[in-house]
Amino acid sequence: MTVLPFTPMVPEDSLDDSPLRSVSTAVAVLDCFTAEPELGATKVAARLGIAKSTACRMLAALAAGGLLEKAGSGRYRLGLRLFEYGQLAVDRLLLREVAMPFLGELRETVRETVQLGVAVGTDVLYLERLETAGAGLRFRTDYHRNPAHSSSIGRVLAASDPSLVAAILERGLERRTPFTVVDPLRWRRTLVQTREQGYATCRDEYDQGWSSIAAPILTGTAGRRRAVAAVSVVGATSRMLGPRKPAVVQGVRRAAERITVELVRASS
Amino acid sequence: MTVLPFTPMVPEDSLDDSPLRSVSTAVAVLDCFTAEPELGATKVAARLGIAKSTACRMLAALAAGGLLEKAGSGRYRLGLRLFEYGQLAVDRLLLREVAMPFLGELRETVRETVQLGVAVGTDVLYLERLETAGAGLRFRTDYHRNPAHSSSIGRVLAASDPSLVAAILERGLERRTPFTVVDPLRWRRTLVQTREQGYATCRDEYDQGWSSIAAPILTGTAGRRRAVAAVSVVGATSRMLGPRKPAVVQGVRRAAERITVELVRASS
DNA sequence: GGGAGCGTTCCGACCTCCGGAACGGCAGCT
DNA sequence: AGCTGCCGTTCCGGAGGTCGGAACGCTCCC
Repeated sequence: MTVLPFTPMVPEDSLDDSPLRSVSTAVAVLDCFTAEPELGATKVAARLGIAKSTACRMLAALAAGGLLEKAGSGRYRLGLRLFEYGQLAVDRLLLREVAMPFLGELRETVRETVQLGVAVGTDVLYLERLETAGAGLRFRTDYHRNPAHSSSIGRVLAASDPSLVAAILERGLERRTPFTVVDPLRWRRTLVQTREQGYATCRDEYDQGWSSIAAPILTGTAGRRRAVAAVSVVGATSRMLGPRKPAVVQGVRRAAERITVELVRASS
Repeated sequence: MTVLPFTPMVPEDSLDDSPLRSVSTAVAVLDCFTAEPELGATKVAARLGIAKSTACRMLAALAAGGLLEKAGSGRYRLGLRLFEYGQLAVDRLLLREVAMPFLGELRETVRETVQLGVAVGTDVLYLERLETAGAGLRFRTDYHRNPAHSSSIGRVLAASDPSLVAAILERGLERRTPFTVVDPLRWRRTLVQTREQGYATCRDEYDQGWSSIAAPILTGTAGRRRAVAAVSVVGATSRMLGPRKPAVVQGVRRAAERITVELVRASS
């Protein structure tokens, strides 16, 4: 987030609380590469407050394992093996497996880009995105993680998770467009509305001209149901919230409900 | 690959050659999860030949960093943070960035699933896959890594890389269908043909009924050009190698050539 | 009910790893 | 060109982390 050049502060979940200090530092080193695509030993050392020599060894060891790759002149970059591991991680997710057919069907129905997202910290992580062939293409949707407050999926997830609400408010509602809801009170009201109507909308709040509609995938059979994930449809605001809105809402809700049902059935 | 239950052998690139022993073991622990989706401390210890207590600490440390996640009852599983890192890794690849528009265009043209792949060891790793809305969907194409010898992309990559050919042959041409080319001599001949015609085909060799056509993305301006990646179109054999074959071949080659050109332009 | 298997914790001895300083290479500047 | 600053890498000794064995709970299955 805050990409202050040489913050010697450690990313809060760092290098002395757990056993296996060197492994913890190695993970912290990896984490440095979320902020910047390429880093050398000196910058990593400065950012983590460790010796330059230590950073150098860490980088070399991680590169030996394929988690990092050496990009000419001693700089390093995230390695492709991480992509492999990451794909394996989501492929093995029951959620993704059962959701996929319904996502495909939903895309056919609404002919817009369809997403599946979960909460990670105060962000939404998109596990899957099926693009429409026609408009938009992938050029615009090159993100895999969004602030939860300006996302319809984030709103759906927060609507059933008070601790997520607290975390989001503590982090602050960052403005991205003139339409982003940044007032905590107004934002809370969107959650109430989400709970009442069973779906969430997000109009021009992340990218002007683009809006989305999301519905929750629930878990927990009893009275205490919680959203573990959400399905959303995203597209140009005119197409999403104009005359076609009822159809999109119905499609998204139907898909989310069917995924919910299938998920309980499959995990029994 | 070989999923022999308790092979105490180490995955060849392991835990004593490099400095930072504990980091190396941590990476080796991660690697255990490519073969099996869930593992406990005992199995990891047996597989790597380390003490159970060590394995336990490694697992805990990796889980603290989010690289692993605890799946009830002490078993662990690859964590979602790996997915994030992996997405970042490919997002930052210049190759993927410049290829994407052309892949989308190609999918529109041929209306089949389009792939972008690179070589990783003796396998092909698929960096991107754009599915067609209609047929096939994603149900079948849930792999992200294939043996190179039974893949059109692998054939294209091997055609310009003698060391890759050697590695593939040393590993052996595993049979997957009755049509898989497993005879080294015949396989080499497919490479010759690939070089001559500028594209590769793969008929029913990986999955019966499915075939693909691939063309190389080249690098190196001078006489020594090498394929760094390849574009392929995959679909039902009847659609790929029937009357539409010339159109598909032309589309794939055109896309690959344009990506090649754009890649040199962008990396200048 | 008992036993086997598992994950986890504890402890001491060993050894690896950390940090500082020095080295070599590279680029940019004068 | 020569110089200088910067960076990645290597070397070394001391100190602290880390490893392996054994013991502890726990669950599941006989």
